[in-house]
Amino acid sequence: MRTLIRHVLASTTPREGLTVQGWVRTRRDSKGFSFVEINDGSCLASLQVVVDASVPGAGQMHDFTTGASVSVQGDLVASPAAGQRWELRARRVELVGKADASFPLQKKGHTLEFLRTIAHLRPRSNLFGAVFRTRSRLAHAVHQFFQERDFIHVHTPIITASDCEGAGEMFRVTTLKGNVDGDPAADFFGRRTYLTVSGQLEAETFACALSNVYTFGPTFRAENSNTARHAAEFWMIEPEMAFCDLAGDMDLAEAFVQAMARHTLEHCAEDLTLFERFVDKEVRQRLAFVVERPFQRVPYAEAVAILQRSGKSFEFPVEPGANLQSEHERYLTEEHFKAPVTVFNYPRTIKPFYMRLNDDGATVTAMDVLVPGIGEVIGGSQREERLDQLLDNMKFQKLDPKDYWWYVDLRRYGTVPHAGFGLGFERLLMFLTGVGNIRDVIPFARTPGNAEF
RNA sequence: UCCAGAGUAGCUCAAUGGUAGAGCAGCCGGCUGUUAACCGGCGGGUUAGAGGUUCGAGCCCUCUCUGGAGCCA
Repeated sequence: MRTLIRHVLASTTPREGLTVQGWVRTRRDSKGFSFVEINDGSCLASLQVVVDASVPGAGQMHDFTTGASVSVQGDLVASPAAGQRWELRARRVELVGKADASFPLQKKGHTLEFLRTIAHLRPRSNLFGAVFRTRSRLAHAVHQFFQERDFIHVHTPIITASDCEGAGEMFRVTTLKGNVDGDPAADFFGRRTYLTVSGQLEAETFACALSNVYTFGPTFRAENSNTARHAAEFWMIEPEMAFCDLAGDMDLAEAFVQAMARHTLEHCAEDLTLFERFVDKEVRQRLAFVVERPFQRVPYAEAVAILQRSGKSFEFPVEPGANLQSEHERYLTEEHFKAPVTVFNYPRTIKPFYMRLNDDGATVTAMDVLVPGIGEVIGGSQREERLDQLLDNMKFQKLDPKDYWWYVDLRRYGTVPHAGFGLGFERLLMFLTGVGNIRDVIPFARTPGNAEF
């Protein structure tokens, strides 16, 4: 019966007759015996196995090269040398699968760019093992956060006919051959369809029935953006709350960011040591910053005034009425407030139709949560629940209410104030791990010109 | 679409315009406790591709290709 290395290393007493299976990270030979480091991905640390030349299977030691898969039976004993608490004294070793000299991963450091070209093997590296263990734990933490608060998980559709806010360029989904711009009525769904860019509108319909809901699923953007923060396929988290206003929305968003930072500190501690050493020396400090410092809230107009008074020369000028650039966002959180910041009440002109118009007629109940190092991690709003005003907003944005008839219906039948937000899971992971490129926090990145694997 | 830097051994990188090198990996040998082990030896190259300048180009020039960064949601 196999024991995972994370459980082996957590032992408090010596143990006899353990079976460990994994991949060789490195081997050090001495006369008469070898040290073999085995990693099975269950934790960052590898297990040191001591193999005497006389044990069954040791004749194959020559092929216990980096990358080979092996199975080892032996006894766990306290290690007599410094460097590790436990080691496995092998009684029998078995080579399961060889890895010849062409195995590309080595004991020395590799560039992230090179590792992307071997995305099928990079999970066997320390960094990517840590990244994807953390990704898994954080995905669980997202569900835990909402489930504990009585939110209901909704699986919103991946194929959709609505383009939500015109959030971005969309991928077409079609079975039309030859002429994809032909008669939409002849297509599979009898109309033009796309991969979703957001589940928000559908989530709103469920919030207007189940009260508090959230989505957590893949979304797609067909934009030709080649940056460290954009991918064509990414995972988005979108809670939506009925009988909730902007203040309640900000409460939830801030609690969420803090909970994710705290979860990382508490449950990904070993992997975090790696991120701290090799990726971003300040990552732990940044997480503590978010956990410990109270969030500051500031209206958009005041944020602009602060930026204008700052005396700082930004690459992009601060223009009232325009979106904040990420350098502006970072100034607010890193230098001015020295705390996580929530900016709210943005100009109507730069925000989508579904956001609730404020009494001033010029701003909407939008909010962005800003954190150090990244800038915006969350964007959300209270939604426009008044039928007349929603129709007016759509007119303002030149949208046809007929295309959104079911969304408009929500305001016709038992409308309620409601609010929600969205955040990209990968952007959150970048913030929590310090990893600087979105391609390195998703198993197989989809970016323009790249869909290998 | 625009700007900057880069491409040399399987990997990470060197090399004033003058004989292409090191470490790791691989192969062979040594070492009784190693820690990305160490010591000795061996093999490994169309310097991304094409063209040009030069007595001579990895290095200078032109084009092409690839990747990264920024802008853009």
